[in-house]
Amino acid sequence: MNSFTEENYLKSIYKLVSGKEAVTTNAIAEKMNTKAASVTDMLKKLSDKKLIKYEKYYGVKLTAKGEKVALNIIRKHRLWEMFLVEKLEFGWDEVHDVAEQLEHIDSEKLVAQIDKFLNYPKVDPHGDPIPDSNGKLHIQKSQLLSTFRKNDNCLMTGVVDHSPAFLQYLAKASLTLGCEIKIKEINDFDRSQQISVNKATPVFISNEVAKNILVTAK
Amino acid sequence: MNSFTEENYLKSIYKLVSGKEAVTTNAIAEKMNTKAASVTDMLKKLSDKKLIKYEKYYGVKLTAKGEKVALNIIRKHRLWEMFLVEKLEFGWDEVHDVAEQLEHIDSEKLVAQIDKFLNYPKVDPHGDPIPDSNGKLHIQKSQLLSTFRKNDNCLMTGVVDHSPAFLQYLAKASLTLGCEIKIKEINDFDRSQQISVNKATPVFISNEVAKNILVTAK
DNA sequence: AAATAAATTTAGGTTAGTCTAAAAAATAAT
DNA sequence: ATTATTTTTTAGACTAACCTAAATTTATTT
Repeated sequence: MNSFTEENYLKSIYKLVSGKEAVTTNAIAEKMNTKAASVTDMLKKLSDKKLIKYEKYYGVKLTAKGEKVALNIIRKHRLWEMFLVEKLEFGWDEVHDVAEQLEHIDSEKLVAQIDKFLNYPKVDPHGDPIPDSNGKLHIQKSQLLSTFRKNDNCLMTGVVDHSPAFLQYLAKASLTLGCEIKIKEINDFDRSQQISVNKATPVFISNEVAKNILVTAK
Repeated sequence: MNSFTEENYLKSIYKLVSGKEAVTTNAIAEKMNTKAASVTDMLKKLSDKKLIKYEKYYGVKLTAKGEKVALNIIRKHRLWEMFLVEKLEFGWDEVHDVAEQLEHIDSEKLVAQIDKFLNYPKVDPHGDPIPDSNGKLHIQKSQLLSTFRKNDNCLMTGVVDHSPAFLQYLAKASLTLGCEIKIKEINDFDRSQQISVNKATPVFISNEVAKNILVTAK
């Protein structure tokens, strides 16, 4: 078994590596709010356990074994988030910290039953895909709202920024998962948009916001 | 905040102290599968935090503060057990180990919502009372089935032994919480009983079993 | 290509929780 | 009331995860 700490390192490495060839010690240290020296210690340990491939002074990536562990933690995290929102009346801005704790609960049956109880959801409350029990991840291809043009119609599929502040802002503007967005106007100067959400009267959003909303064409 | 370990010590002390004036170091060590020396160390720490009253070479009891923490852990443990049985199709013999983990999740809202989701249950799947959010415990008075007599009618309210083996045995005999038990016969020699469960054809149970079933007269 | 800067690792320490073995206190037995 | 036994505590060490400061390696300038 791996400790909570080990699990958290693997999860961070998984998230940081995405796309890239390897992750640096400093990047991990920053993500985990810890010091580079501590990271080096842990990397040695994870390497001994064959969970990562670690080359001194170069960087780190997950082994197949390590990736499996990471994806299982992410699976649990996202299932728990879904449970909190769907069954316990949590807002999508309130679930992260609790899910950070729940993701480490060790019980195959518990995860399987939560999954069943939620009717096998494919995405979490933020639109992030939930890995299946084999660690397979079905990524829905979506784009930033900021890349769309005037008069385009689209459906909201996710968010980039997951901060409570941003999520609360979106919720207040009815910008929730699955909502229909029509771009009414784009301001050439600052790329701010005037959009209609679910056919309601248009509202303004900054380009900063548009760059943090994921959508798919409709 | 208290660590998982501290919480577990407080819970153990709470359970061991029940009735008695104080708990011994050895009793705690045995309950927690650890060594007396480790217990002494922890007792000092808990005492510094004013969670227990500790007198060297004599014993330990909880302060009001410590008891509150212990009861909150027990509350969470029992609510989670109830959740697992009521919502996730767990058997009453399968919930303990998972609840041991879940009881340490730190989120007031989570506990409140689980409580609400379960419709504010008063007892857990084994008939043990669930402390309310103020740490009040409403104990239902019940007696051992072994103390009842021939032709007595009663309702099952709980169990003494919580081991999976015993719980599985009971479930197989339809001896579940709330079932109706009528004592048809008692063997003078070994105090074994012939009982009818929910008016079905009578079955035999040993005195050992009868001493581990809690009931209330009907 | 040498010098400087940045990133990374090593060395040595800290804390929480555990342990074994020895010392001290309390209890039981003669 | 001594002696023996048991219980408990102290002393000293260990591991996991962290830290700071120093050393080393890699990257960047000049």
